[in-house]
Amino acid sequence: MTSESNKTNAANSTLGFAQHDHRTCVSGGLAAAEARCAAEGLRFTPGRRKVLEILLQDHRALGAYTILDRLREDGFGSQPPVVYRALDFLVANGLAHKIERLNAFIACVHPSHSHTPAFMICRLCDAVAEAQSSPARGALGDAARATGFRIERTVVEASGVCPACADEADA
Amino acid sequence: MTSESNKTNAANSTLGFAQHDHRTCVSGGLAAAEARCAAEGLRFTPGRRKVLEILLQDHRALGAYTILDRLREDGFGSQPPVVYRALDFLVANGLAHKIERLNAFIACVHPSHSHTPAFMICRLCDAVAEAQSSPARGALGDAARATGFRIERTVVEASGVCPACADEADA
DNA sequence: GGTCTCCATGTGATTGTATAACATTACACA
DNA sequence: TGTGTAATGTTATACAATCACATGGAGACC
Repeated sequence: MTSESNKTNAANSTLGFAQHDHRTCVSGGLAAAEARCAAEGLRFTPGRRKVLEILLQDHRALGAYTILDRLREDGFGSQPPVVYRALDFLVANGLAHKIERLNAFIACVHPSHSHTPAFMICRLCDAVAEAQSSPARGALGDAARATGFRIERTVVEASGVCPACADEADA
Repeated sequence: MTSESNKTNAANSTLGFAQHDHRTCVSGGLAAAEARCAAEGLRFTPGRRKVLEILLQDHRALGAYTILDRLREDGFGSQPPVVYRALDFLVANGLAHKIERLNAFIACVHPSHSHTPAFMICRLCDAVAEAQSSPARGALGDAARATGFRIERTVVEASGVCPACADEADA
């Protein structure tokens, strides 16, 4: 349970638009989160764990109230603060991300190291893929330095059409 | 009214964190919008004009219901669809932008030419400055090409601390 | 001029997203 | 075992966005 085999997956680069072994995905994500929290003295409580599990099940951004419905089914609290507090925790600790454009949340693909994520969002099927970005290096960074703005966090989200939907449209 | 003098302004680069002649800002913005709509056969109706005027008055992102309150004061309709319809028009035609991170709206700084805006948002005073970006040129663009994702629109928003608030914090 | 159509607006209701505020409980640690 | 802090339960409400349907007005076309 401490290490999963990586030999079969063909989708480790920008996962999200590609097929992959999903059982591994969920269990591995939970294990990684658990290890991370243990290492940093964070409390990975049942509610937080359950929300992360729900997010890992889809590789898709879920609205807070969708998550809340599933929590309710599993006997967790059913009031909005329950899910928002868990999501705040996951986002603050890099285990999940908020997709601002969708007002929705998604599990982080590589929670092991800190990073500045960028997202590609399909407007047709709502699939979301995570990529890397370093926006502070480009024109935005120049503008920030020029004006004296101190960047703490950046949101980079591209919307468009994913390969699968583009194929369908052609057909 | 057809052309304004530009000789006095010292803040034309990344306006928003800098002082500038504000009367010119509002009237100029409205005039530019009017010209633009006339050129493209769009109807710059009183409601749409008023919403843009409200946005131009602050250089700050305003929530839809804040705008709605001001519309109400001026005798316009007071139901949500009124403001959302006007905002949809302004955003669709590049006269305003939505700040996804704040669920709020701001007038475009240079509506004359089409562009991919990036924003710097101060988390202390909520001031917003518009800058340029070309995210498709960097790591995000590479990822999109690699996966076959077709980018149609990008959101780039940096949050942090503006120069004025940084100075205050030091004092 | 009539009338048809498209686009914009008026209005009420509803749904979705997020937080405030406060009471209570569980846990870590001295 | 006591004490402070973090997490949870719960009610209510604020804020954001859309639906659905009725009304009105400007231009196109005959």
